[in-house]
Amino acid sequence: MESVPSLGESMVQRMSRLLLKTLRDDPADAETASHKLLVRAGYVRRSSAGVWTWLPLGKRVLDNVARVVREEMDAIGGQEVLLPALLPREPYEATGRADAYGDLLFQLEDRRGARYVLGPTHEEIFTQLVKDQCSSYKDLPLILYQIQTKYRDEARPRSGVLRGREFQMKDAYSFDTSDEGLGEAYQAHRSAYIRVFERLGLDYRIVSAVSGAMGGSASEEFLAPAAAGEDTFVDCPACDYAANTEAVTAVVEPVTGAGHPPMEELATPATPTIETLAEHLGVPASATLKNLLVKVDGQITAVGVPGDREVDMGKLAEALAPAEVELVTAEDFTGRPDLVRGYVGPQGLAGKAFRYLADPRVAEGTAWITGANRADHHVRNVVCGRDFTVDEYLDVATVLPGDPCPSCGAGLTIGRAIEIGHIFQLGRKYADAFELDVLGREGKPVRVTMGSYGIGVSRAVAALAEQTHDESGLCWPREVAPADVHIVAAGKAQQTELALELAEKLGAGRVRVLVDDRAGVSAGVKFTDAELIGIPTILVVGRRAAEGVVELKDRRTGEREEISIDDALARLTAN
RNA sequence: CGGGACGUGGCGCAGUUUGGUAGCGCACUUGACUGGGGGUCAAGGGGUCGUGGGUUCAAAUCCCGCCGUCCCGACCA
Repeated sequence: MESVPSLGESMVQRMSRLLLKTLRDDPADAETASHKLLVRAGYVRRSSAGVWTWLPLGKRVLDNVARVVREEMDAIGGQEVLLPALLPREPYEATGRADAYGDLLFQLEDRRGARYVLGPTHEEIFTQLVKDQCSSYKDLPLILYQIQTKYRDEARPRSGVLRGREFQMKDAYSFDTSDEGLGEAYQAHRSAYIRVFERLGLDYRIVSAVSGAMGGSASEEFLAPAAAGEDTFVDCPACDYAANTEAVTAVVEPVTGAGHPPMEELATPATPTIETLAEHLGVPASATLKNLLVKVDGQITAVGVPGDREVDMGKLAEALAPAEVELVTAEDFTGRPDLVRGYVGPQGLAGKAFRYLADPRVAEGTAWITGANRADHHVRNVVCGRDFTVDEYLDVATVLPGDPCPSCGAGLTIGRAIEIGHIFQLGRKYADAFELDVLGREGKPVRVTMGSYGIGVSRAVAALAEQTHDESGLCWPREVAPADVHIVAAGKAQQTELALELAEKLGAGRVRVLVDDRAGVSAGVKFTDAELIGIPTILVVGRRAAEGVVELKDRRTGEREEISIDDALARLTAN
């Protein structure tokens, strides 16, 4: 494994000459910690919406993340290439992704009117590259990757570099002649990603994902838990189960108790919502049955879920695709006296007035309180299988904290996370689109099967900032930090001279040093800046320097100790 | 794309209601002091007030259009 300095030619960077201006105030438009801190500490600067300039310190962190990714990709036999970001639109038309991406695709024309896109991800172009370069099964298997600037015209970029319209991504593609080969490539990437995120010092979870617009079968996401994240996922505190909330399967407890009493109508004035109903009757919301009316390809359909849950419209649309799902509007009730808004129940109507879809928890033999199909009335002891039947069960209800883990049964927790990696077994979707074949052992063409594997490099920087910062500032893991040691010259010219001397000695020992040699800057300012910048070790050359004593401080723990200069040098060079 | 807010020096903001010399803090320059937790004093430099038009003797301020940016949602990997 190469140990590449991230400070260019010299291991020592003097702050007096560094392009860096720390800010005292948070930028007014920043919400998330990584956004505020990366701007305040002088790592990045906004150019336009969702587009960022990486300043020297930020560029080092970005390069360090890229270096780790590169090393681990090389370790599984990946070959690095660099494709253009400016691409002809035509291949994206061939696979239908020009339409699938829609406005997300940055599009432009050259002077002749030829249409181009700025690449959002490169499946098409890599497929064409391999078609052009490979003709025999002997050329495969193959893993190609690049670390490159990607473009997506996000409707709403946000949170600084966490979700930009221009960002750094590592995208890799595997090419195999067999499903087994694809499986091996997928596993190789999976383990490489684990090594990458371990080395970066990120807290992460691997969750199974829905394949979405990319197509293909097996797919897993790497999520970094963080409050600023845009993904919601469930996590099991007792076992290693974790999943995107959209992919969680409901665990249905066995139905207990039979012989429910007959249905009984209750007067429940002004209770059109579950909340008002539960309050009125003094029962938990989970005892009620919520019936959400939707239109599926224009047909009125009801979806039944326990009253304490919502219907996840994303899951529902996914489950019913390609049918169009939309919420009903007031007009849909006109001419339908059988549908009483706020008081809908499946009894007497399920399978007749509307198709009835339900959550698996609405199992045969369960009894519910639900709408009486009559204003201001509900019915209790409405038993599934006796008083109504379900046309189709769909797992489309939202997950709740405490729901049983599908793997071990413990109560799940729900959290937010940042998606930092995604691995797909694409299969032959793109190979089919471009007729990517190689000659097989028998002399006949074999269709190639592909995988696609991404890591958000710039996003990982933001995720690390989110996970590791504290109230004083950033706090980088050593592997990605812009330097190993931040030397603070706290005093007059004498201390500065000594600080620079120590910096050179450390640099000679392959230690990356940032030395605060700024004249006329008070010690307090330097300490505060050092903590904001977040280099893991802070070495203070101060008042006892003349007697050969300096102070060593751990940025993360805050532990500090006075130590002789020789010991300090020895210790820092040893790491 | 729907809803909301905001554009005044590098950053954070006041000034707009009630039109009349563009201001404050940070940062920056020079000098003196200070020198271990965002220091003190003094003297400075820097702004087409997003943009185009209109009203007016006079517009940062009032009116109209456009552009940009952020937040919530929808969308997305």
